[in-house]
Amino acid sequence: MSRSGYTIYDIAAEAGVSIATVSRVLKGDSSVSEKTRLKVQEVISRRNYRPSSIARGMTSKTTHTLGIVLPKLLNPNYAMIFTGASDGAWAAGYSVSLFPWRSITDQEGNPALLLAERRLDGVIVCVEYLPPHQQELLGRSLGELRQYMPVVLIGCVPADLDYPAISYNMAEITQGIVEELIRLGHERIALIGGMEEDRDELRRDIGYRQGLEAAHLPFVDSYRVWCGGTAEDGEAAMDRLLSSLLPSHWPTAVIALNDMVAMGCMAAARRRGLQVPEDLSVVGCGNLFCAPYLVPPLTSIDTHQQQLGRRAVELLLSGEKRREDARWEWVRRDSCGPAPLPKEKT
Amino acid sequence: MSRSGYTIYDIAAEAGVSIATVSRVLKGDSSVSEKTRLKVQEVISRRNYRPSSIARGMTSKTTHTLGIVLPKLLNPNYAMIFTGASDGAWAAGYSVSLFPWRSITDQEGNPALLLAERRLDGVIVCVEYLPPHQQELLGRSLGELRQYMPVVLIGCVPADLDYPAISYNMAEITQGIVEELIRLGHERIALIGGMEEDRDELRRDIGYRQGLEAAHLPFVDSYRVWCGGTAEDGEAAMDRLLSSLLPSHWPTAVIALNDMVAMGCMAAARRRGLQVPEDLSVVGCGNLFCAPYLVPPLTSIDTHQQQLGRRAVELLLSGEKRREDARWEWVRRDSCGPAPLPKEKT
DNA sequence: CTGAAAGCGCTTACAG
DNA sequence: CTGAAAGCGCTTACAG
Repeated sequence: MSRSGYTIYDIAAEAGVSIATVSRVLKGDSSVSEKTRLKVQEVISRRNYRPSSIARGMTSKTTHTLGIVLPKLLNPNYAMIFTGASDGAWAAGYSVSLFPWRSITDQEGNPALLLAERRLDGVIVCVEYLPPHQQELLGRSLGELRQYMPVVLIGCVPADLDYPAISYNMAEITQGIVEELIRLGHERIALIGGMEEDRDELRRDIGYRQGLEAAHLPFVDSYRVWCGGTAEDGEAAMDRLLSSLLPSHWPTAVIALNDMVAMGCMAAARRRGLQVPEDLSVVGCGNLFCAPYLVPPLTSIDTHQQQLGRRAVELLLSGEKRREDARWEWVRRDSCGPAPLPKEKT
Repeated sequence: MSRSGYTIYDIAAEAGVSIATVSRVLKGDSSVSEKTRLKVQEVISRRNYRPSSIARGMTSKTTHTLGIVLPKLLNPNYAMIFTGASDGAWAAGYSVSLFPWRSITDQEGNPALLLAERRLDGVIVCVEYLPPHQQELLGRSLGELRQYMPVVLIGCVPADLDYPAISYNMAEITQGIVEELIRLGHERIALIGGMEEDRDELRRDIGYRQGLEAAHLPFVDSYRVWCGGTAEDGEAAMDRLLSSLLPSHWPTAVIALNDMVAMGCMAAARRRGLQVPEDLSVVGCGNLFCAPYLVPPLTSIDTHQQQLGRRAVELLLSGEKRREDARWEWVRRDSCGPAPLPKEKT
């Protein structure tokens, strides 16, 4: 039982046939006589012989492996994308390899190197936060990659990248959230999360401003707090916001970058004695598994990450060239309610 | 720019050298003359040529790809394992492919088929819940797999599987939790989660009973509630438990299968008017990212999943044969406190 | 320093 | 129905 396992030569020799015949048995070719087939089958199963898909791939130019490039799997949203992709891929006979984000934007050595060398049958690249200096690099990497395998983009995909894609636009989603909050009577709405230098597709503040403008509400600079994507980030950002304002000016609603940031916001608000949703409504994004179990249960935007991953695989395998919009929808829970009635200050 | 990309022949022809020379330039062989090297390099970078690692693998018998078999990625604990494995693998020049659990236990066709055919450089198999009828099948699959690649087991690994492994024993961990709760004065301790038919390594109730016995506390059958691993499961199980008992007999502490089940337990308790931790202490397992943000923050057992994944890759690549115990530690937060003083019933 | 040739483990025309 | 041979895209002795 050597580590290398058996080859088609071993099986052919033991069965007393040529390797061509073994190969035919393997692929279920009906031209093989029953007698030969049985003999070969017997050797194959006795030896637990498994043909090398690598060698097969040499002729078929196929690896039955897809790649997925994700910013980071630890964020449950990405784990959901991966799960969807993996399920879809598996159903079609493929497995999927994870590549870290830096595999496609690393300056050292040649970018996209490893991915291209792998000769995958396709790769899904999830484009989210992208420092400005990486934008051109990403374009180049994708171009090189495309020489060797089909590429599908998902996430907040820049409009100028001409690839099949499933994209969502955070500005648009955020505008929808703002409009709904205004409908609930909120006027002091804060936006927490994101980075100033983000690309437009990611800039929730664009939709935020548009939503306010449409309702003739002022844009108040201090209600816009930039921060990273973790619960700690959200907690610190909310803290900063509340510290910088008189309680009478505190927002009555907060739109968080994602559910983790929302968790942090709720914690910071609670520490200040604010009741959610009586004093403060909170809306997250991503609809994580824990959202219903927060106190109060968190209203969130479901971005259907699992289905996104699944659909990306479909696009990849079908070769369709189109660009689609990702679905999203409100999931209403108790963290979001009508604006509080104006009360006197203490 | 055909999808197939260039081959070493294209580059050799364009540079006016033999493929052997191109190959030497590629691997940085110093025997190539400076002039030739530059000429070849120029063609390579102008064409963005990337040698096929597949073809390379034919001679080197290496794929630079590891596999990981996970019960399900959606559970954040497994995503952490994958992340750790991926980080470790990437640092060593490998990428890792995800294989669903059924790829190794599916009855249809030959089990382990796909994995063995992939000729990976190694595979990590995470063994957790395992229906009794799959146990023998798993042993066989692993045996076949081992013919073709090194295997490392992680999770709650059955003692009779003779593979390099990193294992944790839930019975032992649970016993530790019980002892600590008893130290806090608890006497009515419930255990929620798991399946009656689980293997001993997973049977938290074994450690649970031992912990009680050591303290001469009775084992009360109704305090032991079997259920699945989601928050919904936990909520329903807790509900069942509370409904079945007089309030005066309600447990003062709950040990949950994992953090998700713990979330469910807290929700069910809250609905009954129980205060955590004043009336009920709750201990989870896994220390998920949301544990600190639950209300109250959840005490949990950190099983260091990321490090587990990383270490598994080390074992795989180093070829070490040993079996290690996984680390775990308490993360104390507010959900767990001293037992309430006995009070009168309403 | 460089090239011709064999080999990695398969598949697939092409003969017979 | 079956086998000998070429080929997939590389690497690596072996010559020169």
